[in-house]
Amino acid sequence: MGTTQLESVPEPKYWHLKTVLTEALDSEFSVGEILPNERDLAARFGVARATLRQALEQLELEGRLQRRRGVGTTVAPPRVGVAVGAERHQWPGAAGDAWQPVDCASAAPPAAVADLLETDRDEQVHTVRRSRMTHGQPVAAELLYIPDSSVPDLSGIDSPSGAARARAVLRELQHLGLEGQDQSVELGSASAEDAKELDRLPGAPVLVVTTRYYAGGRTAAVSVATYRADTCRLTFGASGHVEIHHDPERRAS
Amino acid sequence: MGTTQLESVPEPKYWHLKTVLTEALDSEFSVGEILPNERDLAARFGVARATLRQALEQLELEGRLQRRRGVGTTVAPPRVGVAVGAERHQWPGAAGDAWQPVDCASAAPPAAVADLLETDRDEQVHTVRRSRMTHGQPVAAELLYIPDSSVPDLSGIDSPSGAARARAVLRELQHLGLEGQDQSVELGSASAEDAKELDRLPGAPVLVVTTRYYAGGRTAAVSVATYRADTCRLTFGASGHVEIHHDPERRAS
DNA sequence: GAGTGGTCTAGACCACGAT
DNA sequence: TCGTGGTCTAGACCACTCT
Repeated sequence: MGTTQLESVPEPKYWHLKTVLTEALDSEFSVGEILPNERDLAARFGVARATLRQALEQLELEGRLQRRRGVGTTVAPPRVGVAVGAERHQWPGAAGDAWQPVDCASAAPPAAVADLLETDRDEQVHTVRRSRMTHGQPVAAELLYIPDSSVPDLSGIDSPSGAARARAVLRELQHLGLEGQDQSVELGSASAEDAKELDRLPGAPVLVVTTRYYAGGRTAAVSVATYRADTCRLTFGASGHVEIHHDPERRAS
Repeated sequence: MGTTQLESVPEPKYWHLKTVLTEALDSEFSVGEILPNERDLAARFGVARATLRQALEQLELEGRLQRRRGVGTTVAPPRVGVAVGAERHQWPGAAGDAWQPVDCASAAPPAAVADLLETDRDEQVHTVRRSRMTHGQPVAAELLYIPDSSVPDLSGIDSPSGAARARAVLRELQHLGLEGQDQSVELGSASAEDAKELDRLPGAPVLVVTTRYYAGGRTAAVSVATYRADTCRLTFGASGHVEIHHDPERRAS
């Protein structure tokens, strides 16, 4: 059998489509431009709409496209870098952090969070909702879990629930001595509530950043922040170095 | 109109399916168990196979399931935490790091990397491939880009290409004084090469960790590491705190 | 060869945003 | 009301792994 078997591994159509579209995006389209609709594109490439959508989905996952129901598909701007790793460690709610308190309630946290806090599964903790904006767009939604033991003096405060109470809880937190923190990042999909806050559909891919705050030899608070995976690049602090990324003198892209 | 409009927002079928399956996984299945095949599952729930697959895809994205062609769908173990943030900064290839050199070549890096390195777009740099294993499974594939100027004494070494040369390049790197590093994490999809190394299909979701290494007042090396998003949770160093995660005395889950 | 997940088709209807 | 992307269907065939 002298047959050389090139192409014995035929590339899936949607994969090839993705390559072609990527090149087209690089050369023929500019940020914000809207693409032809899915039915036209599918016809142009001679594939079923579902196949085209498989390619578009991946491109959206990679942050190259943005699709909105009722509107169309547009070329996405480059991902924005959002600082996540704290160079100098500080409590959430400290002066100048990027978050805005939205609401506050008392509730039993998810089991995974209760384990981290070393509280009982059904023990209620302060649950603060915050949101983070960049360039006018929401980029992240956070749930902060704070056991009563971390803010003992709060009982004297009778703020109504809502943003005011959220601020009161955060203010109390600052009185604790922060000893350290650690973080983890994993892929998840947006819950219905997070999706609404992030202006995405439920199930949209998100980067879940879990932060443990240590004080008094234990875990004093836990934050679970979900970042839009399509638009965000999480940056972890330049260790002893200045950030030279957005210097207007260089970078002409 | 006094009609209360509950259920005016009908949940998509695949979303409901996902919820049902999640609960079933939590209560009725154990890690490693194989699920019924997709055709049977779809029939059991009274939906088309494509709809069921949409639910399974999300569950796989969330690390709850693992699907392998020709084999079946199994219940995935909890994600493994892999340390990414360096508590003490050190060059790649330093004693005791988690990576294994695979290969080395000279090539022009992607434009984005060339920008970080501040080299010309077509300048060739040493390109070292490494892979990272955990518990016998591949979790990450890395490409390390090192300009000639960062390893000036390498010319005296005539290692053949391959793992031996990769080790030689890394050895030379250690002579430079490391001044700092910064990292970023974003969502991507596996290239054909990465996919093979990670034992996944091309396009599989990955967490892309880009690390810049600073020495001599400039970027001396850039690493682009792709981690399997389905199986990995990236952890960023406990700042001044011991890791108490896998203490066998506690945690009976 | 049997059975699995992966790809693909050609339709249909729905929810949403703009007009 | 119209056009968009989102959901869903009922098939078909392919690539892969196991036996």
